[in-house]
Amino acid sequence: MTRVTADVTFLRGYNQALVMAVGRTNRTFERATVVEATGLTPQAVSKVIARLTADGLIRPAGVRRPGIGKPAVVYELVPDSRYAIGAHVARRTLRLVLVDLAGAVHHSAVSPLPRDFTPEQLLDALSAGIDTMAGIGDLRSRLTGLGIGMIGPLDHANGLVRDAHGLRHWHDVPLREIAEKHLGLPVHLDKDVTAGITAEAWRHGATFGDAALIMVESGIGGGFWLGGAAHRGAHTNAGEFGHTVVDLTGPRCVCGRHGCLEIVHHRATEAGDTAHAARVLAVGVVNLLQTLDLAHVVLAGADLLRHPQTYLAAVTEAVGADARRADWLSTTVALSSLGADVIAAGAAMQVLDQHYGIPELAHPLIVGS
Amino acid sequence: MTRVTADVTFLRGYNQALVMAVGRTNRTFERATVVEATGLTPQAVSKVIARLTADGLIRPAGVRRPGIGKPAVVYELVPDSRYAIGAHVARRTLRLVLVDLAGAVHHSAVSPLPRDFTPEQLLDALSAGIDTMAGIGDLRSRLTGLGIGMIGPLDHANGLVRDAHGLRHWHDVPLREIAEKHLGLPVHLDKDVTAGITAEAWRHGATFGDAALIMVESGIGGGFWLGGAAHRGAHTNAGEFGHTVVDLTGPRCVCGRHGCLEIVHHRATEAGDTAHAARVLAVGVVNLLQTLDLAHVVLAGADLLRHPQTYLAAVTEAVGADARRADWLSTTVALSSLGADVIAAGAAMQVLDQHYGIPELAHPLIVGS
DNA sequence: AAAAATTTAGCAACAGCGTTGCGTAATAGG
DNA sequence: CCTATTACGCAACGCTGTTGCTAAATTTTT
Repeated sequence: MTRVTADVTFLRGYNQALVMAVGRTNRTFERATVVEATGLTPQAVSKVIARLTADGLIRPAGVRRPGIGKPAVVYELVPDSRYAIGAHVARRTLRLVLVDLAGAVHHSAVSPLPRDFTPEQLLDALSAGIDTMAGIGDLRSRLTGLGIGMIGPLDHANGLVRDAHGLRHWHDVPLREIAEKHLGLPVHLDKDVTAGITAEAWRHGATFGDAALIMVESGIGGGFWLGGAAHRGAHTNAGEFGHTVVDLTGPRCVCGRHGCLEIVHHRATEAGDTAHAARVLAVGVVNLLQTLDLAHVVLAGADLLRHPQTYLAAVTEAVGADARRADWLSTTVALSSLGADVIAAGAAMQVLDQHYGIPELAHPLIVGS
Repeated sequence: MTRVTADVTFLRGYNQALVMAVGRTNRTFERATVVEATGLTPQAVSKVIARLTADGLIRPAGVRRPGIGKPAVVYELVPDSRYAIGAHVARRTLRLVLVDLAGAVHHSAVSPLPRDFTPEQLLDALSAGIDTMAGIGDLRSRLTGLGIGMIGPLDHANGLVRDAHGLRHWHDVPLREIAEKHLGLPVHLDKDVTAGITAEAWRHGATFGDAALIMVESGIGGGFWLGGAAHRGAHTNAGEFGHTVVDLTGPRCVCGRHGCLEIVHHRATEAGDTAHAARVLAVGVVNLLQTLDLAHVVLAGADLLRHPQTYLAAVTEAVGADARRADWLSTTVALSSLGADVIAAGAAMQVLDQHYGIPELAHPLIVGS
């Protein structure tokens, strides 16, 4: 994952990850493709390709005849060489997906969770679900780990659920630790929306710019992808986008403030005016664009996906009206291509990303004098 | 600055920058300090220190007797070994500051700019101001470059002023290029608020977490420091925080939307109700915290600094009221320690950061298939 | 059919990084 | 004066990507 010291083994991992990124983004590739994309010398790429091939992560897939000269060897990622399981833990349901190294979702399953479920009950449900999925093609040995996307607040760095909203038995539960022990798998814990935006970013490859995932589903949340990485904030609490005030004189929200986006949106929905609700959400989205200048907005969440076109139209219109001021201010608006799987799939991809993604150098905490 | 290929020379620059970060954050340091902070071996640190000493960036500063054993050599940064000049270009004024390698502001000077000044007029003013400052101690040879913090919109990557707000002669001006030619110095161009938050981050060192600089000065803007780097957004247009809607039924703003933070705040100020204006700003700040989960909020800008305590109190109170929900949600609120110099000083520090800061590995743009 | 041109692939030697092993210098305490 | 302790750095090493060059595979030309 993150490391501080920069030694030659970092170079190895970094450049290896670059090649994997090429493989994930392109169906096939060859040595020259990687050379152009990375700026490495052909010889260096050869060495990396040899290592990856030996590990079974990529494989030759024919040759390309360039017209004249020796044909180039074409490579491809081996999607089924590694898998990860992603879990989306919601208040009443557990969704599990199986994702391969290429980011494709192979299986998806939803099971109910007991009302006010305990950590133990969740672990049992996870355990059963994983056994079923991992048994499908005997891919236990190729399983990289389990990613959990969950409602917060939680502490991503320490794998701790601080206080899951609306669940009584979840105060300071060291979920990552106990899940790793219980399941015998590496576990990665993150906020649902953060996992979701990771899914979008991973599928789009390294060209994916700053982006937000807007989730409307028992509350309104936002997941952010900024500067090539997920943005979690200082306490893993970024994304409480639904609790930003858009109407100073609006109704009081559960959070105590007045006129939060969430309560205003909720009132419109209750009144049956989906179009108005969508326009309210769109105002919030444009607020985000003004603040963060995003390249992509992705819409998701069960409540939103009940009226996908209404929301898509309202947000697209609002974004367009605002960007009209300048032609260079382009922002794409789209519905999540993964639908309801987006959180679980993203959680799985976070696990794969830890192993095969581009490593970050964590700046050390410089000691004060 | 940013580079793609990760070869051994990257390691050299990276670890060297880590040592510089230690030197900038601590008044003095020794080999063991760096070892602890970076995880490098003592031998590796010795090599880096030898290089930096040869370059004159650090120097020995006595010894520390550990009681028993050979005394440790104490080092310190040589602040006057390198300088950078920072410029804050506003609508009517040009502020120039001289900043040394340690981040200290040595000289600060404000000069008026002609109404609706042209690029040529700005260049002349810059040229004159730089000559004066660089002549002070004959530090031309130690001058790293010029940083310009300016109102947007602009294109940071290409050093282009797209359309400076309220200035007629500034459409698609390649300011970085023409300034480099005219001044014979490396030039770095960035949005004012982004430069400002860089100043705060640089002075606080690597432990500075996610943060925002709130500027109230002929408009309301926000500069963001996220994940250890300045956040500029997809089109260098992040920070238009004043144009986020906080009152759906509010007055129409110049931007075309209704109830923007800026217009609501402006109305309160016009009415002479500074306390109310401060509370409106505070609502916007809490909106940012909900969205981004920041560790620090820094307040600045001429209009705000006319009533510093009023704003500081209002924002602190609002942030505290919101964070009351959870003890782990801590956010510091402070006035900028650099006062009116914050933008210019930050622009200068961006130049120093390009040379002596921790380098980022720019992920290559993976070619589509 | 043979030779030339072209493109790809990889072996071998190399430079530069941090690491490891170990010897040396400088101090305090016995 | 000797020893324990701490700091420092030379030398050899392993690993990275790079450079120089040879070999292989194919099309085009003779």
